[in-house]
Order: sequence, then C-alpha cells, then structure tokens
Amino acid sequence: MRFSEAFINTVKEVPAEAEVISHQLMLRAGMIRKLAAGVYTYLPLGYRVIQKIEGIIREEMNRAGALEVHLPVLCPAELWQESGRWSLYGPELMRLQDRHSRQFCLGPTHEEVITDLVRREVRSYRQLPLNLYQIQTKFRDEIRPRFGLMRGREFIMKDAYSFDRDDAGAEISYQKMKETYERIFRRCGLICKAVEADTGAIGGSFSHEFMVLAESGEDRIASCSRCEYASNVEKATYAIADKEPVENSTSWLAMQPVSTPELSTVQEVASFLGVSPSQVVKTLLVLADEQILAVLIRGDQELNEVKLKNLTAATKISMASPQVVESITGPESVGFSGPVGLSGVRVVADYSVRDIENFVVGANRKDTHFINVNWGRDCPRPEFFDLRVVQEDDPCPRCQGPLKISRGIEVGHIFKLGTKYSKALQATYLDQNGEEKTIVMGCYGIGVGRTMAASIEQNHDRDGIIWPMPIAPYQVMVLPTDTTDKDIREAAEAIYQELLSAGLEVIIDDREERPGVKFKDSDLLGIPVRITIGSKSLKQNSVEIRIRKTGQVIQVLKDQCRQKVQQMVSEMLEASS
RNA sequence: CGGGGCGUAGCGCAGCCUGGUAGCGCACCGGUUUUGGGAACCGGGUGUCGGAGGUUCAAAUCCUCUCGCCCCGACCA
Repeated sequence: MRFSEAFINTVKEVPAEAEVISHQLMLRAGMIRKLAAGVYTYLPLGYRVIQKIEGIIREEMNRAGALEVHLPVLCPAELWQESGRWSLYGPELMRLQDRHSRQFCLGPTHEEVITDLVRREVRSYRQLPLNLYQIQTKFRDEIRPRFGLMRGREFIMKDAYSFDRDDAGAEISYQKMKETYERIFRRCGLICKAVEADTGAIGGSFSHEFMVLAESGEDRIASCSRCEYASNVEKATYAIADKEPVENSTSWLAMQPVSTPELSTVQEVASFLGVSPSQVVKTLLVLADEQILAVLIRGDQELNEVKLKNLTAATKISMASPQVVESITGPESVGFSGPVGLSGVRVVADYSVRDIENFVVGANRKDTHFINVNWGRDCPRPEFFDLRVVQEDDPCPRCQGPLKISRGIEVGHIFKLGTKYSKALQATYLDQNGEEKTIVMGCYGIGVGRTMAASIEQNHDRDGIIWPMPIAPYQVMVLPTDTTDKDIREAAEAIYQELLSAGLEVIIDDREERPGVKFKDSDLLGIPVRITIGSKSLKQNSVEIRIRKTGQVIQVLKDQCRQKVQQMVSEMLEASS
C-alpha cells in the first residue's frame, strides 16, 4: 500500500471528546471516526486491524470445530417474547417497527435466533454436538456509551453457541471454548485473565469473563494472590468465618437514642459519635422488583447489587424512593433508617454485621440514631447472607489468601447456559432410545472492537500505538526520508516491491513530506517494523531497520533487507502464538 | 434518569458578560525555499456561529423552545 493512496488522515491534537488512550490514538491515527454517540466508522487502517482480529478468531473457532454462520440483525419480537426477554431486556434493547407496525428489535445478542434455527434443523442426537458462530454487528442502547470502541451502541462481536446432548457434553464444549479463547487473546498479543463472572441478562449457570488487565478498565476484578481464584467483583465472594451466634453477652451496653441532627451518612455519624464506620450498621431500603427489602450492611462495606439480585431472584434492584422509605420508617426519617422496631418488610443482612455488638443504627426518626444496639435484644436477629462487595485483602474463598483488586476490560465472556433457551423455545432432539431430550446450550462472545481498543490500552507509548505483529494493520513500513531524491526513491521502491512479492504486508510512505512528519506518523500508527531509507546509510549501500516496540535500530545491507525483515516479522508472529 | 458543561472553519479554541464588518492556532489549497523526528515565507477562508421561534433598526451575542455531544452521579438511608 502507498501511504499517499491509503486514506490515512492523522491528527496532531488530542480530540476533546476522547478520554482514554485507545480512543485518542485511534482517532489520531485515523482509524475510526464517530458518527453519533457510541457509533463509529472504521476507516481503512482501523478496519484492517478489525479484520486481522476477526481472522484470528475465525482460525481458532474453526480449529475448535465451530461453524460460521451469519444471522439476521433484525429480529422479530415474537421470538424474544417466546424466551421472555422482550420484557426482561429493558431499554437497552433497540426496538423498532416495520411499516405494518410489527415489532422488531436489533439483535444485542442472538440466543433466540440461533435457538430457533437449531430447533427447526436438529432432530437427532446424531446432529449433536454443534457449535455455530458468527461475526456480526450488535446493537445495545447503552445508558452511557463511552471510551470510543470500548462501550459503543453498535459494535462488532463474535458470538458462538454450542448445542450438546447433555451436561457432560456441554461441559466439554465450554472447556474447549475456554481454551480457544485463551489462544485467541494470546495470539492477539494480549495479556488476559479468565475470571468467574455473573451471568447477567444472558442467564445460565456459570460463566467466565476474559479480562485484559488495564487501569482504564470498567470492571473490577478480585484475584487471589496465593491461588488461582479470580472473579469479577460483581460475583466475588470471600471466606466467611463460621461462628456460633452470641445470644447474650456481658459486654452488651444499654441501647439509647442519640440526637444526630442533619447527620445521615455513615461517615458523618461515625465521626460525630467518635466510632469507626465499621461500628455503624447502615440500613438500605431497596426495591427488588415490587418487593421492599431492608438490607443491613456494615458502614465500611458496600452492597453488591448483583448478589442481592441473585438472592431475591429479582430482575431489577433499585433504591426505594424517599416516599417509600417514609411509608416504612415514618415521616422525615430518610437518612435515619434502622432495624429497631422495623416492621412490614423483609430484613436481610450481610455477614459483616453478624458478629458485631454495641453497634449504631438509624432510629427511624428524624435526626436520631441508636447506639449500643445488639441482635436479639433490641431487634430480631435477621437472616444473614453474603451481600457485600469484596474488598482488598478479604480472605480468598478457596484458600484464605488475601484478595487483590485490579481493573480490567472485558473482551470475552463465555456462559454455560444449560437449557434456559432450549427449554423456552423447545429445542429438543431424539436420543438413541427415541426419547425426546432438551438440548443443552452454551454461548461465547468476543468484542472485536473492544479487543482492538484493549490491545492499544496495553500496547502504546508516548508516541503512539505499538501493534502486536499479528494484528498490526501493516507489518512493515518503508520510509524513504526524501522522495525527491532519485536514489532514495528508487531504493525504497525496490525494497517495497521486494517485500510485497515476499508476501509481507507493507506500506510505503511515498508522500513528499519532511522526514520528521513521516517518523511521527509511523510511530503514531504503530507499524511494528520500519525500514528507513536515507542518504546517509544508502551511501554505504545499507538501510535502517527499526523495531517500534523496543526502538532498537539495526543497519543492514540493502540486499539483505528482505531476508532480515522477513525473519523479524515471522519471529514477531511466533512470539504471540 | 438526576446534576454539570459544551455546540462558532476539517481539528483545538477565542469572541457572547456590555448586540453593530466572524477571528486565532493547526490542518487544507497555490507558490518559493527547505528535507533524518510534526519546516519557513508569500498568497488563499473553505462558516447555516447546532436548529426553530422571539426581542431589536441590527443577534454568534439577549429571551423561549428544541436537537446533539461530553463529563459526573445513579452505593443515599
């Protein structure tokens, strides 16, 4: 490719709208442009990277025996009503109507569509197992699209669905995909970690997320510093100490009300009373779908909504409105809720408040708290569950080792679905005995654009992107310092042609620009290998090869350039597979 | 959905308070000189001042509505 014909428009200034580095660099390197919030155009350079990633995904999926299909983006509402997700999915689902007022949605994921296909086609156990995948544009009307390709409303995703005869088969499919994902991300040059995760809107029994560790990541990961345990904090648990409840204690003090005017946050109350926040029990009034719950949690801990959601089997958790709070705890009591004398609602508590005594709670009265409250004496002992977000140094649920919290970008997610969709849509087969059985499913997604963004988050420096060789838009940049100089121009042309015929992916910067401009652009674009052809080295009949990642420069004779570059490129391809 | 901010040339921004010829830097186009890390000079403005309505002799500027975008929050009891 000739730079002059490649439609690459680089930008010096950092675009105001871009916050994270991958977004900034993709805009600056002329790889993407925004059309609307969370909606991007891929320019030729960026699209080459997308295609590289897709290529790796295809190879590995095919290697694992999966078959590529192409499902419709436009899905009829009936299918979604059949699975129950039409009402469950909420405003994230892009809904639309055709001219006959028939309801459709733009697929945010394709369980319904694929299951519909399979239930029509699959009759016999002989047709199973089956793994179908596609690389397709998805639509999710995110509340807040941000970070460029990281969280878009329209995005490219690889999604695969496995169909097995039974759980044992599904387990094998799942493990195979887990290994395949590890290969895919390794080949893309990413340092990735598989962590346990909540199954969210997709559902199912078990899942892993593939996380690229990066400070800019939107997810938090708890991982054990001693064993292999790693989990999204949404799901992460910790080792809960077994302890007999204390029924009465000599250390219990008399409960009494304290005036705490205008002090409703845990911080304020704790410092006013001169106790630590861990001595305060906060009472959150929560709406789990229609049901009102009082959730008790220690002042220094956070409620994990996902855990509460799973406990209550609710589809949506939200904080109760002030009106609702007052109807439970009395007038003007918002900010002063507590378990003492509370009635009419289910009370659940986190383990963090199980073993404390003489604690502080709201008094269900304006500007008042109780101190020295104790379970059983002052209020009924509630049911205890694990409801809090794990924190740094909590004991690992597997080995008690200290947990560490880090940030990650979710680039892939695999689910054991079980029969959630196959049951709802009646996808069945006949087994050896002629008995009708429900197909057991799994589903497996990879965010293609997000993988591209994550790669930049992990591979860049002050000057720009540093593509890992397997997903670089071009492998080699040929850079003549002065195209008005005949010798330089011809030498560069010759090398360019030679590399092309050797099968390398080469771009030559044939623009009549000053060398500095070309060097800057070449660094920004992140092409892994650069060959500089300039008058100095040309006099010794040699050229300069520079590695983008290390900055290492070697001089080689012109005649040996092709061989050397070919060797470097294949080494750099090897390194990540 | 709540709070805040911003829409002026392709990009980054000033001008708005206090109404009166639409501006700066970069980019872009033409020319001359330059050519190993984002050149210099000369010439060129490429604009629906987000949109609609209103006030006014006169609106980028004031008022109303509206659309779009960005950031924060949505863990507060």
